[in-house]
Amino acid sequence: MVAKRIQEGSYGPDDVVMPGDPIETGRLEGVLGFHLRMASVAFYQDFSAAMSEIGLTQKQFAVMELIAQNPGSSQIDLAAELSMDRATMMALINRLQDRNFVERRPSPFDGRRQQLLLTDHGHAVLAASREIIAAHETRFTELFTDRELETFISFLKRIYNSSAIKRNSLGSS
Amino acid sequence: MVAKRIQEGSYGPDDVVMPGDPIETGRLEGVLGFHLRMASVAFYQDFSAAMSEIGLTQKQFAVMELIAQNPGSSQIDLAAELSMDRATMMALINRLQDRNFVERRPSPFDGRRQQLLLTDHGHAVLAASREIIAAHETRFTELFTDRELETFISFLKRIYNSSAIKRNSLGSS
DNA sequence: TATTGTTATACTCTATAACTATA
DNA sequence: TATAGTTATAGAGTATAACAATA
Repeated sequence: MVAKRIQEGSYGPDDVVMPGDPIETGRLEGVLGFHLRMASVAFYQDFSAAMSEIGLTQKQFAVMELIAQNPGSSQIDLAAELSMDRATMMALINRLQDRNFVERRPSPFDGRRQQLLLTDHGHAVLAASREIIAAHETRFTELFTDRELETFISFLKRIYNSSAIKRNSLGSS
Repeated sequence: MVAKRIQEGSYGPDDVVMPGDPIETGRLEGVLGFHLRMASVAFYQDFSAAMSEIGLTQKQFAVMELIAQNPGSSQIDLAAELSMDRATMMALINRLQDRNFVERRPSPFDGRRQQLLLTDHGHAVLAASREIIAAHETRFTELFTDRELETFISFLKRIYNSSAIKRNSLGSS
C-alpha cells in the first residue's frame, strides 16, 4: 500500500495506488444500494450464463411467468406489477411475440386492451426455462438456511413494497 | 376472480383474467432472484429520481467513489471490482471524462495503463452527490433496525462473494 | 378527459470481437 | 503470450414525448 495524501486537484506520484494494489470500497461499504446492486449483478450474470441457450432475460422470464399465471392480462397490468414503463413493456412483448412465445388478442371487454397469452411454444419454452432457473436459483439459495432465506426475502419485499419511491417521485406528467 | 381452466393452447373466454383483476405473482413468489430484482429496481428508480439533476447513474457514482478512494487505479481494476466488462468500463469512463468529472493520465509504472483521477469538478460533483444519496439511502434504511440492516447487507454480500458465478461460467475465451 | 396501445427517439448498460501498444 | 486500452457493433432495458383509438 501507498500512503495517500489526497487533496482535491493535487496528486503527486506518491498519492496514487500502485498496479496490484487491491481496490478499497471505502465509503461504498456502508451503502445499502451498492450491496444490493452488486448482488443483483451477480444474480443477473449467473442467470444470463444459465439461460444463454434459451436466450430469455430475467424480465422476459418474469413476464412469461406472469402471463402464464394471469392469461389475458394486458401490457399495462404487467408493467404496473413489475414497476415498468408502458413503452418498455411494449418493446419487451414485441420481442416475445417476434419469437412466437406470446400472442396478442384484442380484448372482448375493452377495445383499448390486448389480451396477452402464451403460445404453445411459449409454454414449452417456459417449462424448459423453469428447470434451468431452478438450478440457477439453487446455486444461491443453498448459501442460506430456510429461515435465513425467509428473512432475506421479507427484507427485499420491504424495499420494493415501501412507499419510498412514491414519496420521492414528482408524480410525473 | 375468474376460474382458470388453463390447458396449453386452449383458452376460452372464461379462462382469462378480467380487466381489474389483480395480477398474481404465482410461481415467482418463491424465486429469490425475482425479489432481488424487484428490490433493485425500486432502489434504482428512487436513485434516478433523486439524482436527476446531477445525472449520475448508480454505476457512475460507484466508479467515482472508487476513484476517489483509489486514485490512480486503472479501468481494469475498477471493472474487476464491480464485475464489469473492460469495454463497458471504457464507455462509462468516457462519459465521465466527457463531463470533466474524471481524468486519464498515462501510468508511469505501466505503459499499457491509464491512471484514473477525479478532476476538481468531479470532486465537487461527488460531494454534492453524496448528500443527495444519503437522503435516498435513508428512505430505505429507515425501514430496518440497525441489526436488520447488518444482517441484510451480510446476506447480499454472501450472494456476490459466492463462487456461484464462477462455478457456472464457462470461463470465457 | 383519461386510458391503452403504439411509434419514435435517445441514453445507458451489457457483452463480444478485433485491433494496437506494451509487458 | 498475456495484458490494458481502444473501437466497433449489437441487443436489452429504461424513459419521454406524441399520436390514435377507445372508454
